[in-house]
Amino acid sequence: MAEKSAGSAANVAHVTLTRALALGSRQPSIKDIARLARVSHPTVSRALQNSPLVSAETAARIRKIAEEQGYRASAVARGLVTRRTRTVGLIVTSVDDPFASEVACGVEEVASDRGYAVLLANSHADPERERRVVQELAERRVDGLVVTSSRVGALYLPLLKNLDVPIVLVNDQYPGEFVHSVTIANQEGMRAATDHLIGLGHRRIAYLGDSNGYRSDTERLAGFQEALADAGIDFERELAVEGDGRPEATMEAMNRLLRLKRPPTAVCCYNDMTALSVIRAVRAHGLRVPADVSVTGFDDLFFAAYLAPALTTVRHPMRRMGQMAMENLFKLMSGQESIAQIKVGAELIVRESTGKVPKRGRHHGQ
Amino acid sequence: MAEKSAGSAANVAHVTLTRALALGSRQPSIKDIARLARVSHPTVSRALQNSPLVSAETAARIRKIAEEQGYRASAVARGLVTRRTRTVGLIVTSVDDPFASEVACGVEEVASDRGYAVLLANSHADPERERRVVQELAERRVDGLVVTSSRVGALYLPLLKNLDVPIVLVNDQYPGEFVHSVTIANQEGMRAATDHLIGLGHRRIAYLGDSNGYRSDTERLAGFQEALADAGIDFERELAVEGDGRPEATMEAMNRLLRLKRPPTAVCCYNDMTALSVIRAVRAHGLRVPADVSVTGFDDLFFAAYLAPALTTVRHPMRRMGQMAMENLFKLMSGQESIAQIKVGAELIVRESTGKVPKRGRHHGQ
DNA sequence: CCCCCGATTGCACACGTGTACGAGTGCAAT
DNA sequence: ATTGCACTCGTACACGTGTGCAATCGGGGG
Repeated sequence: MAEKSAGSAANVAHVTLTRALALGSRQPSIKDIARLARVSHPTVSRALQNSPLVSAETAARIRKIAEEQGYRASAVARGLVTRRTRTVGLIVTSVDDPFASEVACGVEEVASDRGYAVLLANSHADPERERRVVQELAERRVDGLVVTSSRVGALYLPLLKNLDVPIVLVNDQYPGEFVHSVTIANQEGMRAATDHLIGLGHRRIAYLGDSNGYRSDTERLAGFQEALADAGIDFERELAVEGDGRPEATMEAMNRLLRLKRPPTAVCCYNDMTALSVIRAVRAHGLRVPADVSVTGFDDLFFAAYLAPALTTVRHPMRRMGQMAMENLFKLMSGQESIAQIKVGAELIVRESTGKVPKRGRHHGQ
Repeated sequence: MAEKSAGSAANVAHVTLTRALALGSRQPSIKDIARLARVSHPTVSRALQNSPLVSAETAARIRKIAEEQGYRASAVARGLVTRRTRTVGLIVTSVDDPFASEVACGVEEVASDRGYAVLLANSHADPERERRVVQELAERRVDGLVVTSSRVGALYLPLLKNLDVPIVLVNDQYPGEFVHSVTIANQEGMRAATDHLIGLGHRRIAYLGDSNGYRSDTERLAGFQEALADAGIDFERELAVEGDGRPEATMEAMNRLLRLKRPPTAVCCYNDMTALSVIRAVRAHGLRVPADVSVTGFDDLFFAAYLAPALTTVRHPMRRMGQMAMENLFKLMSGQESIAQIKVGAELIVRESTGKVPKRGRHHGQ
């Protein structure tokens, strides 16, 4: 007797995964457990939910049998009757994008903490595909939706009314406001970066945007212009160019800037990925960062601190924003009204990619 | 009549998302559609599945009404009866890990192409948590499972028999073989990197491993040792150290190497993230890469090419491996037997972080 | 002794869909 | 005229779970 229990205790690690089923070959259903415990299946259901309506001994017995059989209630059957799947959809542009994956991590974190699962889908920044993906998630009856960098944005409004699936947007790119969103202070952040450059003596500062970032690009450019205006520097149209997200396009845009008669001494990039390509283009021209050209990023992706020179950038608390989005979504799903739009602050992180303006006439400038 | 259709055509973009429901406020069920079409609900079911058992006209009428009502069949109800959810579980260490997110991207890609959804879960490289997460996914009745960098590995075997959920492991870290896995040629890859350094004249080469990468770390170390042996270089125990995944631990390990009486002139890192910290530590000592110390990585994460100096590393086709894992999983799910273990080749990418061995006595060496 | 009440438990249903089977047509073959 | 078949469609289930309600039991108060 004593040896027997000792023996099974030794197997405990295995047991968690094995638990041979004495019935058929398929997974046991609640009725199988009920039969083994000689009770009705509702009693099993209640016992497993710690309902007070079932006696302690019966509950213990049922739980023991369920454990032995490795029984796990089917979430799909439960979802059918409760009309809640305890699942949320998460739409990102692409999981391998460092920005998106950080947000995803925050979302998964708090969802998982509350027993929710996350259905992942990529939109690839394609409005058409984003719409399709939303439909597929709706078909799977997710309880809520988090969408990062949405290109559809306000178009969700009607869907919201009919499907009544709460939606929270992170870093919404659609012009105009959506009901629930978590965004960063784009304008203020870029303004801080620009101010920093101006403080270092730069006067010819370029802005290298991204046509993919509809709204945030617009806002960041606005912050850039605001800083120039307040410093009494004229905004020169030729110094504001943009890429389309692809490294080649960004490098080409930067090349155009460097070939200008009077090239900029500093460039504010739409984000860190842009800055990566910009630095590359600068070096391809035989110039140094920051000695010849200062560069700022935006987002503070994990590798920004590891670059040489380490990137001066604006911190975008992506993971935290993912958490906030999910927390907000939970409030919406539980019916309570919550803050509609959350705007988080952007913090300038000064590192090594920015420096004082070079003595004039360094390169092909006059 | 003509104007009417023209009007609705103009709204087509909106229509996709709106489709007001003329019934209650909840989503329409198949019965609602059946009532509107004056048929039985099985007929609706068949019509929407393009079954030949329903006449073309009836099917068209039903589809039109379903479309108008914005009807989407509930995947959960369907899953209950068909016993297939068209959903796979994906367990990664952490989505914000560049390695994992690349794999995830590959998995999502092919799953999505075939109409499958992906349930995402983080294991945080914790065996206990990994087990819990597997149970939760099983509860949700996923049709299959992809696990990256598993710490449980072969322990899935019993689960496999009972739950009959096909499992494919990517970059399995558990010692010993698992049934279905996709792994990289760790030993050959690291051997190529080491050979490259030896070819550059290096003799004192260190290996900086990672205690988290149980199996791959062992295999890569083996490749390292093999290269040394074949070149007639003694393997010195003091030159093989390891971190635990945290940047601080890696930097500390590298510091120990640099404080050695005869420090290494080159170091093979377990992976790119390790190399990042190593380079940082080297610079903190006032030394340069590769002039004073050559560094190699492993994985070829996207930023490797952007570092200064660009990182010499071993290409790990992570996205492709994710695709392969998912393709293999599809075969398993459809019942066909497939290749058990897939081993992909590793390709050395020579960039700028490795160079010829420095003239002796450069720094505190003798 | 009867009635009522609290504590347990079972019964019957519902959730929304897919599918085997039978029923009802219309038409051609016998 | 009857039979058989191809074609459509509806009926009756089943999937596995949760929950309102009735039923049963035991006990205490009147």
